Amino acid sequence: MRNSRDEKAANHDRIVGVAAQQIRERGTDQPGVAEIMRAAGLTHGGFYKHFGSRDELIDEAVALALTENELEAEQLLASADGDPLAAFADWYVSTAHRDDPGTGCGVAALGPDVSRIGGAAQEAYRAQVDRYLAHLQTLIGEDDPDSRRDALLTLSMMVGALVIARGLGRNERSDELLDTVREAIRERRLLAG
Amino acid sequence: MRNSRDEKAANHDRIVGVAAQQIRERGTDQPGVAEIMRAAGLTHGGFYKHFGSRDELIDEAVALALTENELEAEQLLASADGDPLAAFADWYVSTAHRDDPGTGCGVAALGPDVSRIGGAAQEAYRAQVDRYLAHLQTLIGEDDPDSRRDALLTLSMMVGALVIARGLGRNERSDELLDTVREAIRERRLLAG
DNA sequence: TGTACATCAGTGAACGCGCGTTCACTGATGTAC
DNA sequence: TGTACATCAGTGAACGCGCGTTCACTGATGTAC
Repeated sequence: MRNSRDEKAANHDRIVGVAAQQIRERGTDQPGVAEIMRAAGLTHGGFYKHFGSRDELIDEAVALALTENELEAEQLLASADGDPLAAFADWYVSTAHRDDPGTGCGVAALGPDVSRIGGAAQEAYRAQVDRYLAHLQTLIGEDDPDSRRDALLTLSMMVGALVIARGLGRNERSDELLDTVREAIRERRLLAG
Repeated sequence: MRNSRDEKAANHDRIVGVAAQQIRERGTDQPGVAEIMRAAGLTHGGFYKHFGSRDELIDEAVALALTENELEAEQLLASADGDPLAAFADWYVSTAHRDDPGTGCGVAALGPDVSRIGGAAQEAYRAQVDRYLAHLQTLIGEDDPDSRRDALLTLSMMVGALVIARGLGRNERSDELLDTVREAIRERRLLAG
């Protein structure tokens, strides 16, 4: 029952993909090896043909969870017609994003987990924060001397809004918070000048 | 070896206190019953004289983790000499707070965990967010018609900064983020008018 | 106030389940000639 | 290109450890008279 190298690589990616979703939804501690393998359409025995340990998978899954949305985000920002900062805020600070952490931003979903895990996971986290900051700085305008500061403020506010909104759950208060923050970013309320 | 009612109550509080610290440091999944009891100076067998299950302890611990700093926060805000909003930002958006989640704000530390647990824990989370917002609104000035909006923005930014800074770990980037956000709040950069 | 008895907080051994991990095995894939 | 053999991805049973939970027991505390 050996699979080809291509099939193995595809299975590997599917396992990591499933894990990246699960850890954002349920934290890095909860999803079990057998459960992840089952969700990837495999049995648990083959797991160690792909990873040296569960921790190794988690490292890969964290890295994927953090970078997975980059393509999407870049397309969003590149479509220069209209207001890309507003489009970015609309995507990030939304009830849809709040209600689907599994496919959403890893910076918001995995902050506490990453701070405990450290190592490669934390390196991936730093890289993604830098990427977000670079995007935001571009959107704000790199000629603006305060663009880095404003990018830091904007990212903090977006991430905080998502974290709090998820803690609050689905209700009016939570929606109000997201609406308020999204509008503030769209209106460029916290930008200098 | 029976203990008096007072001793039992004191032990109960100590168990919940230890758990409240541990869950903020290591998440709600990690700390085990035996470990918590040991840290509270007891053996694991007596646990079920205090709680019906581990989940029941976690509910109590989440509630305590969220409210534990209220007294401190109120004192901070009541000392009206100087600038209480700046004092609040200095406490919240600091490397000390980043580096000691165990005694810090539960809204930042437990957002993802609470969103999964739901129930009483989520109710406690909502209550604490409301308390923070009330404090911030007072500090910003309740006469200001936009005080609620500005309180929502400020809270989001503070929580986001703490979450991201913890994800980044202890380093210059992380310090820079905290410094920038703290200054912005002190300068009332994101307040209307 | 003192005494006899019931209560029950805490102990530490034990249980059983689920988890990460290992292993012998299968059979398709890759390779050497 | 075809054949013979080695490789190894995936399977499913099994292992063993740690965890939440239970339980018989102890002896100080609380209560009834």
